[in-house]
Amino acid sequence: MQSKREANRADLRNRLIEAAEARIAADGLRGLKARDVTADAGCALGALYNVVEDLDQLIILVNSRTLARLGEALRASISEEATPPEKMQALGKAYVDFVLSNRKHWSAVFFHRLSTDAEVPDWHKQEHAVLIDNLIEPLAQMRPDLSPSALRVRAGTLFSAVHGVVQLSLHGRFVGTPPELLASEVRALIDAMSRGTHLAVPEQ
Amino acid sequence: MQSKREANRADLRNRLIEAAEARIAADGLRGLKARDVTADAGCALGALYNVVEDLDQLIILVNSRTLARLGEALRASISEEATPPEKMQALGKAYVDFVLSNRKHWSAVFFHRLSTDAEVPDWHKQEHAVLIDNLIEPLAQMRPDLSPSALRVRAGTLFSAVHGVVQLSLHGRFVGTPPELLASEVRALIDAMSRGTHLAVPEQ
DNA sequence: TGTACATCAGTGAACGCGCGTTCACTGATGTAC
DNA sequence: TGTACATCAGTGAACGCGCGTTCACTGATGTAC
Repeated sequence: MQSKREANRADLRNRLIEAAEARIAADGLRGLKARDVTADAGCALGALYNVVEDLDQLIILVNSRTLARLGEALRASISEEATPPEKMQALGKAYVDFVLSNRKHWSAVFFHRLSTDAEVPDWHKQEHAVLIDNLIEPLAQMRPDLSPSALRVRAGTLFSAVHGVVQLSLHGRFVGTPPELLASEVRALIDAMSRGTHLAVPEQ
Repeated sequence: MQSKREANRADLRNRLIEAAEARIAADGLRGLKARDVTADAGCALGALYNVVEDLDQLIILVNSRTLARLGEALRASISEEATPPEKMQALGKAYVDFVLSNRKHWSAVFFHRLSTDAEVPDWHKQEHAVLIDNLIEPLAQMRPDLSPSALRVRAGTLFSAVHGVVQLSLHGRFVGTPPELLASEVRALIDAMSRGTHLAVPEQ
């Protein structure tokens, strides 16, 4: 059995991811240092590089988990019996709630830019799809006039708009929505956009 | 006359701001190095610190100019005779156009986070008001039901939403609106939001 | 107008520090027989 | 089951580098008389 080594590796890797997750939650991306993470995980500095490519890769692994948790929260927010507009609103509320209770992790997902010229791996890009997957079905019911590809586009735009409101509310200088009105403004935005205009979306 | 010294100082300061502006346009915030800027401006490394607090302050000065140019572009986009919805659309289009032709400067305005614990000075925060100032008048005409404070809030939300769509379109991984559809999606968004819901905005 | 002194801007080498990554070494886990 | 060798994980001191900021010095601009 090769498994003792493998198990140790996997275990250390997990401990590192968890330590990184905790550090990011506490101090943000900027506060993430190789020395801290390895100390927290109970291993030597160099061990990090046996188990993970890079600090950047470690961050991506944390972001991957964050997206998974967010996806879970979004999925859980929609009940089968709800009407499409209710589903949209539920998703919006779930998004805002998630961001508010995971601010630093959420920032890490959207603000992490690879320092070097390295590209974000494709599998990780794909994971961002959870952000819009759940939107498509209710949106389709409300906007039967839109083709599938137009729906994807519109769902992306809807998400982006909500995201922008949340982001500037938390990080904006001067222009953002005041935090105490965030929930209601997002509700109004979603309402407006999902009943939305019938302006045609060009097919691609 | 004290003015020869003063003039030299002012001149060097301007050269530095312009050099920093050019560097940011070319390489982004990250590409901004004290050595490059001073070389471009034709002075010694140390001279920077005679004329400006900090590299951070230099960035703020550049961002300040960017906001001024953006404000100008937004103001210029609305013609007196236009209807309120036309004005809103003109503003949206002007914003998108500005961002597309000033990507790096625009990123600098929104992504610059002071490295230390220093606060963004108040005068600079105020300058961000240009982002919503022009929205308020046409929005007021379209939504006479909203009080002045609700209008400000809604204008901020509208801006944030558009901003989010633009941002994820340019910087998003996987979820953003495809760039070729950006203009039309922003149009649809503004249309939906300005006709928008009559959901009450709570007074503060 | 001219001279002597004071002030302050310009200079760039050197400082300092943070921090990711490497590397020679050791010790544990696995394999062969 | 036991012994000898091979492999690979764990270690942490040292490397290396990027880069903002300082500082002792010089030279130009301003002031006093």
